[in-house]
Amino acid sequence: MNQDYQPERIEREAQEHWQACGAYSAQRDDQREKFYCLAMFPYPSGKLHMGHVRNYTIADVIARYQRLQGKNVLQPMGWDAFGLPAENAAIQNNVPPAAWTAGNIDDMRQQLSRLGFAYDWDREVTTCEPEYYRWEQWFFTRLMARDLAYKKQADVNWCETDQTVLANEQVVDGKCWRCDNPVERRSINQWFIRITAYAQELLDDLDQLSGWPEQVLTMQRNWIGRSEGATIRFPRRGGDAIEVYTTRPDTLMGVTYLAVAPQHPLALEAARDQPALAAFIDDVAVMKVAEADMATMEKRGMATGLSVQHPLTGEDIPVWVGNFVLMSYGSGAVMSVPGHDQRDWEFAQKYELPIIQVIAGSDTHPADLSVSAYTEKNTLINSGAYDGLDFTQAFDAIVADLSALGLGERSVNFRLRDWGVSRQRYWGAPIPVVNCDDCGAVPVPAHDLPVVLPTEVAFEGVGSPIKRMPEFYQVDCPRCGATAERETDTFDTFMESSWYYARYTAASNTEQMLDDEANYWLEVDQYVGGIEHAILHLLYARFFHKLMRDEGLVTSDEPFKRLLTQGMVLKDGAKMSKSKGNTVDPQALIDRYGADTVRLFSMFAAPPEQSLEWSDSGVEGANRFLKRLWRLVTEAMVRHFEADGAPRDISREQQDLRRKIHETIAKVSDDFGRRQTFNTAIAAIMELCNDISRFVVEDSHDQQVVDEALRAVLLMLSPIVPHISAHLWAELVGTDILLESWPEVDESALGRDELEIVVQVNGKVRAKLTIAADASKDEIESAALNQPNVLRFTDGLTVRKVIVVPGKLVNVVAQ
RNA sequence: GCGGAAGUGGCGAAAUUGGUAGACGCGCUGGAUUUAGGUUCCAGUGCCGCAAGGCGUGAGAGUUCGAGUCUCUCCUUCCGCACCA
Repeated sequence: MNQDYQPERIEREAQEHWQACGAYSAQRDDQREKFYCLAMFPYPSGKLHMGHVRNYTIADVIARYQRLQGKNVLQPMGWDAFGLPAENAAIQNNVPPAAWTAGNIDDMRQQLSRLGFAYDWDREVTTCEPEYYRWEQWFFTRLMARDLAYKKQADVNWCETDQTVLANEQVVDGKCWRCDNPVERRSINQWFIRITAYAQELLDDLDQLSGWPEQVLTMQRNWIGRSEGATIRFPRRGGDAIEVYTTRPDTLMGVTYLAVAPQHPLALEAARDQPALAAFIDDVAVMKVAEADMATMEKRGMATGLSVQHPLTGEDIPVWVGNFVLMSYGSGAVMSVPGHDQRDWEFAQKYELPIIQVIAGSDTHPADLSVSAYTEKNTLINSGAYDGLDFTQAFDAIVADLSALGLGERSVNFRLRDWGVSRQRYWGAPIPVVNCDDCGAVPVPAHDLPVVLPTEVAFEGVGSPIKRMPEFYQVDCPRCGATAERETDTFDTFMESSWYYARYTAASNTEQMLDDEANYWLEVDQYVGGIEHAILHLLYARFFHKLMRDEGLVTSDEPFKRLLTQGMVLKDGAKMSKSKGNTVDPQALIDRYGADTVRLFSMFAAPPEQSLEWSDSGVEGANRFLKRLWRLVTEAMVRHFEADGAPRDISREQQDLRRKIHETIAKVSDDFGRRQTFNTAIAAIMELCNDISRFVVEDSHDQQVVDEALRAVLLMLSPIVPHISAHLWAELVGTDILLESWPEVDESALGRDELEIVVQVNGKVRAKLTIAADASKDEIESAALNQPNVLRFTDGLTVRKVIVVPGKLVNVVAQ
């Protein structure tokens, strides 16, 4: 114990010890409270980046803290191993996606081990292995049986040159990233899961999630987007009525046109004898399917020459085709009220369509339709019998009249759309369906699962190789035995990440998807991951959990009790990424400073939910602190004072240090457990260390207090820097720190005789005053008023009021 | 475009319930140790000012004895938008 801090050696020793005693292997234990701590599993892209290090350090700190609280902790790790990057890498490096992925997993597993994360590796799951995705395939067949999975036409990005479907990411400025040709929409038949059947429950159950950040709950609520409005049918002479949904039926008398999607049957019908319209429809099909592009593109339209009738007045309403109306959302048609909807107003201005005001302006919000639409809710005008009604009255009256005519009714609408899970890609889990001419889409029977994805493939990049492999897709129909074709589409990779958290509880079960263990460990007590997953991944996982519940696989309603959404890692103000060339390789830092330094810096530089600005000198600072800690403990151990055994009054200095120790324990406990602000916890521990350094040790009593301080410091730091803490603890105390508990606050050490009170005059600090802790309000007030500087600043003024905040401050209001 | 965040010293940040703005760390300045560099230790460090004091939390208004914190308007940056994961 006379050496310098050598992180590489002590980290290796600590990790070998943990591995030898199976320290992090989790077993069911009904005597202790369980704690399931989970970080979002990584996509095995190659090497660990700083975002991973941050994510997994946060989760590991929480897991280790809970362990010190005496909980039975499960912290597993796995690999979200299917996805697009493996296909791209396969083309670039001429290596099959399976081999590329497996190599990356081995590298990244090694890197995670080097960081000392307390994982139960026995439960590792890898989603591209048939042992994993077979259960996903089986579960999908269960959803088919329950009519929760179905097929319908849906748009994809299509590159005509490459004859392939493109992901949104592969469309750059509306063009194919490989061949630069304009991308068009194409409608193909795809599998969907009915998430909309659970929309209301997904919305309602957000109220149970008190451990989630409010901003994530809000984003999910808005995404689900429940609205109450009306479905209204506009009859058409010699044809089917056109149905629309609106949240503003009160503006029905202001409708001046209808807009339908380019693929709407009415649009296609009109285009048959109108070449200009047909050309327009073709023209607007050249665009990406992403919503952001839809919302920001130029709104274009063309009249169809057809019209429908207003459901209440019978007046003719012209029908337009609009590139902003989507066939796949709702009914593919919208009613347009340019007087009271801004987008309709802009469209009407552009194409010189009539704008009618049917809602009155108010004093606070005057209406001027020559400038913009008036979108407030208010009293109706120009609406015949409905004039003078307010929003609610008009809504009710108009819906009642429509209903009497059979032309409409009150209805609830969700923005949420069903989940399209078909991908026309190779590197994913095969959809377990056989298409038979006679029987239709037939699920692959359980005893024939898994449908294994061939891994020995010639991968050319354009089109999926299994679509060219008859040995894969030529099969007999499982129902009638006739020659049939297997689905060659694969699942969206969100499928795998929607239930992996549950599979960790039964990772080695080859007979069932989940077993009893799921209900012991679930729900996940703490989930940690990037804010970028706030909507999609977390919503799909919540949905999948409810599907599993309704299949009888789990008993809980929600998968994740508490959620921590961590911020990004930035360098020079921008997200670290290969494309920006501003990445920092964590491995190089670990090699230079050790895992503990890297862990400490990631936790100290910013609170977990904020973005973290990278700083090389900040890493050195973290390393410097650990070196100082090392010296603090080793120096304390070489001092020897004979215990004289004589009872003695505690000195003022000892009392101050003990108060600091226990104030720090109280603060750090709150920061770890409730606030999850590890940066301020570390700052508080650093302050305590600074006090320990300054404390002069002269006898065994002093030594005892320092010993108490150092033990508290090592225990509190051990979740963050587990290796150095374990090493120094073993040297100082002689036991294994893993067997210890979180330190307790000694309330009796917290007392103070005197307090410092700030004295303000008119809100500005003019004096500070030290006064007995038990001084009365009157005593504090008179002491404050008699401070020389207070007298000076109130000279010539009248004291109007004195505000005394006990223990904190006095504000003298003088004029 | 829509939805959600964030903006505080030279830098990362702290201020938890409306009550001392800048804890802790980085950097910098001066000093000690060292052959030197590095390391380590001590002191200082928001801005202006000799000082007293004044000013200061993206901009502007408001509420309050008191606002980084609450309200309104605006600006900037970041995240998500359903086929990146």
